[in-house]
Amino acid sequence: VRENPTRLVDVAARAGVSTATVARVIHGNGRVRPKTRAAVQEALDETGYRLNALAQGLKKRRTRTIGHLLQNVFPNPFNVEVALGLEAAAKEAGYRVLLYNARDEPELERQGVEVFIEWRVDAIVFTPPVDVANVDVAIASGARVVQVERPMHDRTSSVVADNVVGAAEAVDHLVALGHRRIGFIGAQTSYAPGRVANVSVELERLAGYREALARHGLSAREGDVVIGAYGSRQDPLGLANGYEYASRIFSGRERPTAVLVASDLLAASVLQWFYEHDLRVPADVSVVGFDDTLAAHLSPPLTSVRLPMLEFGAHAVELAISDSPDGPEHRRLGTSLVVRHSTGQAPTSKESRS
Amino acid sequence: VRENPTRLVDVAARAGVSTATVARVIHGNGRVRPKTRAAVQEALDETGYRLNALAQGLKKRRTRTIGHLLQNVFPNPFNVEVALGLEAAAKEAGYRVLLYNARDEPELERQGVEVFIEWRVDAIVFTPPVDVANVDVAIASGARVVQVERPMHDRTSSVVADNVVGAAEAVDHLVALGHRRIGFIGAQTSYAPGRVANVSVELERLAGYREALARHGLSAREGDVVIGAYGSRQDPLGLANGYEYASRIFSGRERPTAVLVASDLLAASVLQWFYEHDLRVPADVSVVGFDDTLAAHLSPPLTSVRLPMLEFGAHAVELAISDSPDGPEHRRLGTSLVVRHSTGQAPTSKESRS
DNA sequence: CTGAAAGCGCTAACAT
DNA sequence: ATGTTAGCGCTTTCAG
Repeated sequence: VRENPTRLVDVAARAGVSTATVARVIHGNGRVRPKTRAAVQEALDETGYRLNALAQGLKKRRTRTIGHLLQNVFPNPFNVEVALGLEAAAKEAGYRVLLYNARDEPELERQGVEVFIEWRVDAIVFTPPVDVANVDVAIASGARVVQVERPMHDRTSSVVADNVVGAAEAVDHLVALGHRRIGFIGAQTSYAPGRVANVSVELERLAGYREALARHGLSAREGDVVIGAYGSRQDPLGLANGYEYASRIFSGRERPTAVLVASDLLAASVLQWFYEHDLRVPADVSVVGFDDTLAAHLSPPLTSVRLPMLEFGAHAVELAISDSPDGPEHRRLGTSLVVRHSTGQAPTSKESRS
Repeated sequence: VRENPTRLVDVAARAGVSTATVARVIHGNGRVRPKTRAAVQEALDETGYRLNALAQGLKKRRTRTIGHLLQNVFPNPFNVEVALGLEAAAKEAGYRVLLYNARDEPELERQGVEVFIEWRVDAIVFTPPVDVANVDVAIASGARVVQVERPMHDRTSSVVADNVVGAAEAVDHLVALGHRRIGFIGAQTSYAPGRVANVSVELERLAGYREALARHGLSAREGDVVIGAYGSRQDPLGLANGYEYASRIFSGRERPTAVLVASDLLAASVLQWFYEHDLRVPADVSVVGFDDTLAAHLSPPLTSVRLPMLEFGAHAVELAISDSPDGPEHRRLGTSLVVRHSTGQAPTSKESRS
């Protein structure tokens, strides 16, 4: 049983003024005589008064809180970073963040939205949405809604990355290093059939890859592209699969000299296959990842297409709290290629093979 | 401007009953005639009524909310997983989680505590605390307080890992594989001098390492142990340093055949040094990490001392919401060695060197 | 410049 | 079995 915290009336009594005056001092609005102000301030300090945000929210009908619904939070560091960026930006703007991890389950996502509504959050951010119906519920509640990374419809503001350009730049980089035969490894999520967005992030990356190859007068060979299916409950992101996908593309004598992998997570397991089969990176094969999450920690440090994850969060907050008079706003953020040690000149022959 | 959501009185009016009856239906307490219940339920459905948690919390003086203050959330996945475990367990128990990332800054941590108090959270969890003064503020607020991973005093409940035993088991594993000369690489955080806990997690791991060596009749050579300092703002966890530490220990001809590294993050950069200098793992040198965060993604997949991170969160929730009549409770969780491919038989001679 | 007071939406004790 | 009602602590309009 906790003792009752000090209330406004307690402070008022102590300072010999009314609650209205104390409120004016706390919020720095309205005119208060310096003398009175000082007295109130003293009472405030002595009592260690803390505003009751519940009462305030009830009265003002605004909570300065953002509900952040996120998916797949582990093991993919991507969404985690978005969450951090969002939290930082929200803090900056004087907002709090209520987090709810929906783990890609539409049902959990619905519960999350309901909790947020009950707490009367000012805005709800989906990173990303799983079931479009839940987005509609959020909208209907009157909260501002933002969809991040993979919007399911355009009735709310959204912020996405330019995956096509990002992938294309990675290919440009490899081509500039002399690579002519470049593979692609990606995987698609498919959790809730029929409810998932029809355009996946990975397919956009594949499109950028093809586009860039074409631009350079190259094209992907049939067998050099693997789009696997992300996986089981155990291994929801199918990260172990990169190992197998690599073996499909790189087992033969004739093989690409480079590969673009649609996420660092997948790239990590691709590197494991190379390590085990004694293919040196980048001497024998160059590798580019995507997301720049694990990249810096891998051996060798991975060249990766960086997504501005913290900025995702910052933009989401902006969109969530600005009272834009005009409709929803859609923002597309650029990526940047971070060159590390996993990419190098294409081998001129096979002499580098041990 | 959002329209007013339906209130209890609206539902009551629609169903032709009082608010008390509606409340009874919602909460399933008190007796209500089936017929009345049905009418109320219908009104509830038609209006899409949502409880106002602010009003409820104001009245009940409980919010069923846990404030979770965490540090260092990136790039160390450890705390993130604790946060996930905590969130999951809280959800299970019908609690929400308010997150605040204090980034190891005492000042931010203080702000976080204040926000939590304003929101009248029922409990505050520190993962881990940075400034003991903030823990005291939290306690003074009347909230239940739990310290995770590195408690700064024992006036609150806490949950920690058995780092000593964990490190010792790792050494046992290496010794069983024939290793006799085993190095240790660790690093200490030191952000807020004078305020930080005096016993760091890494030092406990070092102690376990020494203890186990001694038990096997071995001892650490002077030059085989490196305790670096975690770093700069840029690189707060000093992860890049593992690369340099490895070079210190492994550059000479005479070197250990195995190394225990006090975190996966650090181990990742140790592996980078080995990769670059063509030392094969585990043929030339065995490596054991700690935390089991990045371990599965590295090349080769790293043997690592797993901390039960999700359970940390679950225990924190238990301690946070149980109304224990007796004082604070301190829980120490066991670790488990996850053997992957970075550890193997000690090389019998140097023939494996390329 | 300051105070009085209505009410935000819900709960729970008490009355019927 | 159901209704009435007094607050929970704050904000804010309106009076003075």
